[in-house]
Amino acid sequence: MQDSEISPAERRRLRVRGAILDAAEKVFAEEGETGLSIRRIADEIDYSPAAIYKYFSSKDDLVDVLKESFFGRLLGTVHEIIDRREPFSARARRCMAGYVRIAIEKPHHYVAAFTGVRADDEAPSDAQAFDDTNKGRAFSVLTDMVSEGIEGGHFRPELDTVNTAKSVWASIHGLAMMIAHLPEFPAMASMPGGMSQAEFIDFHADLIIRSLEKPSGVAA
Amino acid sequence: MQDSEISPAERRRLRVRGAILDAAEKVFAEEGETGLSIRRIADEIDYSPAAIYKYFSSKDDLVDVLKESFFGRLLGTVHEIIDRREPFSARARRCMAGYVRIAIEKPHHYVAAFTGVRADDEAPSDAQAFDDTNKGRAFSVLTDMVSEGIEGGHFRPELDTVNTAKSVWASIHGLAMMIAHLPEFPAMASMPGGMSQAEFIDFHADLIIRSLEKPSGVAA
DNA sequence: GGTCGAAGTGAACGGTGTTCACAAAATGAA
DNA sequence: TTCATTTTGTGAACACCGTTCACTTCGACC
Repeated sequence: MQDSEISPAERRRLRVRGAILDAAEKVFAEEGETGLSIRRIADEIDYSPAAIYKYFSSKDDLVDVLKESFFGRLLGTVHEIIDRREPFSARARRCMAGYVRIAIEKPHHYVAAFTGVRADDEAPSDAQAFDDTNKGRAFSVLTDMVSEGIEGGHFRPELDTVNTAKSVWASIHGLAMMIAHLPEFPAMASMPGGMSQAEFIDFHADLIIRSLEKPSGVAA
Repeated sequence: MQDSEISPAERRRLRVRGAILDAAEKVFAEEGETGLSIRRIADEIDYSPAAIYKYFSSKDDLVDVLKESFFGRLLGTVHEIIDRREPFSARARRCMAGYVRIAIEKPHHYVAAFTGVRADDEAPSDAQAFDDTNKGRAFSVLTDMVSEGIEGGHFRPELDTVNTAKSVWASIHGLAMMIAHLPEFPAMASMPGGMSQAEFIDFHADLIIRSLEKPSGVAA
């Protein structure tokens, strides 16, 4: 890993590429994928629109990089949480709640990261390729957590790890999506208990965990 | 409600409007919102693009009608299920699983119905306006189900109805979204148990219900 | 100094949603 | 019926979009 390998030209190229991504990131965070245009990025960094294509093969390509790096940051934060020295259940709850919190901090990113409707023609997608994705890595964090819960005696032993992890992910993902792009969702419970958004996220995480726990609170 | 109120002119207008919607529906189901264009619709029904604007104020307006009617059909099916004479738990499971099944039958519709990222400027949205939506009605079906479960002694009595319903909806919604637009999701569990998609949906619904049930299976 | 590839550009192509002045047709009143 | 008014439909245009391509400019290397 000696950086003397990097020539000035390459450094310059990386800098311009970075500038493009920074500009794109800024617009994307504020206005989402529809508000982001090649011409807008070009304006922002004083280049011509065509120049962008020397660095990215298409707008989709560029946006993919944005999504992937966002999910990388999300993954990093979840990792931080889950690596703490804490009782299992506290970590599990914090991990789920943290995922939602970060997801809704940049709703455009999160929604976009999931919003390409499955094209029917494309194959069920290579499992190996998925594992190399930040999304795939996020999922494996989840499976690890579930299997730890099962082996640690917190969760019901008859649960299948992978399917359970999928279900948990779906539930968490659902909450993130709801908050991120259903305007009415946060306000829907204003009348009775007056639960804050943060409290509700914890409530949701608790319900998920409870669905996995043994009927009685006996841990090994 | 006498239809003699409707003049021939109005009938004609409704027919053209219907033709526009039908054409739009067809394209939308196959190619989603990106594949749908005003010019494409106009071609399909042999009108000029500008003519569409005599019937809909914008493309968004038109698409909103499409989404709303899709959600109406989804709501209808859920109603059918939940109105059956069956034990509560069976209805609850079938209701959730049915929701997911219909949602993923038309992935483009379902995703689009939820995919406008919340604009920060718009108010937390009028609760009354939401209740008049098919989405709002779907949610009230859910709250009814939850409160029936609580009052019937199937669910834990300390649960708050509205917040619980929100959590349940989020979990179901999450699964529908995952299947609808994460290509890798269905294949992710191929290795071990070999669970089919239908089985997995039931599995997910069961987990949700379990999170609400009393620790021991005692029903009043 | 000359060469060669990379970086950057302006103009264009085909596409989009939308508007607007205008023509045609249907409607209602005299 | 005739005339005026409203509704329905149109073609051309505007401003935007992603993308391509011939072209110039520039930096590095022999």
